[in-house]
Amino acid sequence: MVFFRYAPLEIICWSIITCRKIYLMDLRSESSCARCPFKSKAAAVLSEEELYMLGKACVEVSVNRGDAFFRQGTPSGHVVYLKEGLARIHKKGPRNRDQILKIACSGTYLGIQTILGDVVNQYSASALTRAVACYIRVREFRWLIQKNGDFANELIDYICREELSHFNRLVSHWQKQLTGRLAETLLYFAEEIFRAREYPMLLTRQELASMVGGTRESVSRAMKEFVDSGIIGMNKKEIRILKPELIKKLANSG
DNA sequence: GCATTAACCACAG
DNA sequence: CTGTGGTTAATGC
Repeated sequence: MVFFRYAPLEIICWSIITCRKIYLMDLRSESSCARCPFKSKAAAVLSEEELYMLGKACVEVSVNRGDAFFRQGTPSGHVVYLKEGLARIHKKGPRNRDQILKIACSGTYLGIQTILGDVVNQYSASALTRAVACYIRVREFRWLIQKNGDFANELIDYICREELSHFNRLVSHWQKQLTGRLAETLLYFAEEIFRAREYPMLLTRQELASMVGGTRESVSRAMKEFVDSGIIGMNKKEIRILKPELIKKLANSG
């Protein structure tokens, strides 16, 4: 929007309204990825023609909080692009207990791991907020990867960063105790997801526990300790980081 | 031994 | 769904 910096207010308003109109039109007609304002970093390097093709291979849906994008154990024929909203990635373990593996932000792909390997989803993804998602057929998605090196490069970039952060999570899960893992997770929400000191806790205690790898009781107690020592503030579902330095120390030392 | 950590259970808002 | 209290098993000093 740099070129609007010196434009008169009318033009700015007009532009915003027009953009929104185009956007709404796109929602009704077939998905037009070319004009999508929420394009992924990878899709940004596609040509007009390729974007057209992507649009043809893609269906946009909006879902409510709690709805599943796809479920573990069911066949996967799509890659899901999370256009708006937040999602949780979770997987059932041997004891049939659901573990949250990570929170996915808007602008990321869900389920790219299954495009080359298994045709059955190895994990589930569901919406944490109201969300908009594009379901892209795997066949076309793969074709784009084969055809456009820049696109493939962006995706690999993304996958690598993800894997590194998984490594980090894994190690801290092994080496830190509950308090440290919880501190880390609360910080993760503040820094990575919401980029704010205050944010709504979208997970139930049960879910939060399944994310840090503990029981809801232990998480409850630890949260209470944080509040009592003034590290965080909590009213209802709102979390506020009061002492960032202290909680970072806890998160790092475990 | 004793302290700490965290799971499990039960019960009540 | 959440918080609390009691109990218990494992681990560390």
